[in-house]
Amino acid sequence: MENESTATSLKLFIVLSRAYKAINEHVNKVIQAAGLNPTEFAVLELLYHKGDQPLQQIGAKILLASGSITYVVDKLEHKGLLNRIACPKDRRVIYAHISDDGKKLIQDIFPEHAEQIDKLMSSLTEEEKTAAIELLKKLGLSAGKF
Amino acid sequence: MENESTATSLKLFIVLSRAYKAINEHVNKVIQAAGLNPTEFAVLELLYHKGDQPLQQIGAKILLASGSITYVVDKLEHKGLLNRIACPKDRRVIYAHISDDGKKLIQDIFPEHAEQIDKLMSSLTEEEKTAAIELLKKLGLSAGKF
DNA sequence: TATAATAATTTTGAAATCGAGATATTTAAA
DNA sequence: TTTAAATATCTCGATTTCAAAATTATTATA
Repeated sequence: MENESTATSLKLFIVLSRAYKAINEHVNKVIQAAGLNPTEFAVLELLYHKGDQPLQQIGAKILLASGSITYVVDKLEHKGLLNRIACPKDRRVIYAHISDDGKKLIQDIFPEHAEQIDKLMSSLTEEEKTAAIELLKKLGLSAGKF
Repeated sequence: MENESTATSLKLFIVLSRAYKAINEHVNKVIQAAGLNPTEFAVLELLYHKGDQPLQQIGAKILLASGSITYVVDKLEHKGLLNRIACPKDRRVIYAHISDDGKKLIQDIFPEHAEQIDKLMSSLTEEEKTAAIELLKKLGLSAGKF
């Protein structure tokens, strides 16, 4: 442990990991109870809230390797929750488009999902949450650049 | 989205997830460059810093299923980085004990590991890190209780 | 226009993880 | 003491993920 900064950073890393894992453990239960795994939910929710996305963009946004995207999108397509749509401008590109069933599923799950997250965060005041958001945003953005 | 609190909580969840993943991605590279995967590192580091542990305790501490513990400990044992030691008091229990080679490896990796985490956190001031630690500690503890 | 470099997706094989069940041991209860 | 319940580890099969290579399409360059 070379210096003070390193010690603080290590501690931050530990509490960040613990908080993430503790929260995620609970969040995943709600999602899995709906018959999706966390990755499938992340993809569907992205499409629901942000509209059609090229597969590659999905991978970039939820941090998943290209091969895994193919796998997850296949599964969601087989379940009838999304469709692949060829891009007319660039034939390398394939868009994922959420289906009506997919929309219904997200509409079913999302309120409970949001409510649970709010419950899990309820130990912080609004001001503390806002402060945490700013700090973590800065951290995530700069860490992403290395 | 029912209310203001929920919206803030969802945003916090998102930035928390992204920060965690962005940081972890880099941290894992250092570990993998040393020939370990993140779980193997977590086990060895636990043994290094906290001493011998029953396999079951390892699983509890790094949140891994029993079947996975067997798998990871097997790998570390084959690499000569730890040994299984039978508990004389309770013949169901097996301790994992870090070997001299395992100690050497952690001593090799840990400084760089710590330095990299410090670098990844360098966009925050010491005060900001301390603030983030407090907020995340509170969050992780309360989320763990649900 | 060819050719090469870049880009998006898919394929493939290997690794990591989980959950359920199997085995062995210990503890508690009848 | 015998039985039942609980505990620790391991085995097995299935799922999820990644990394590298393959395929197809586009863009830039000679």
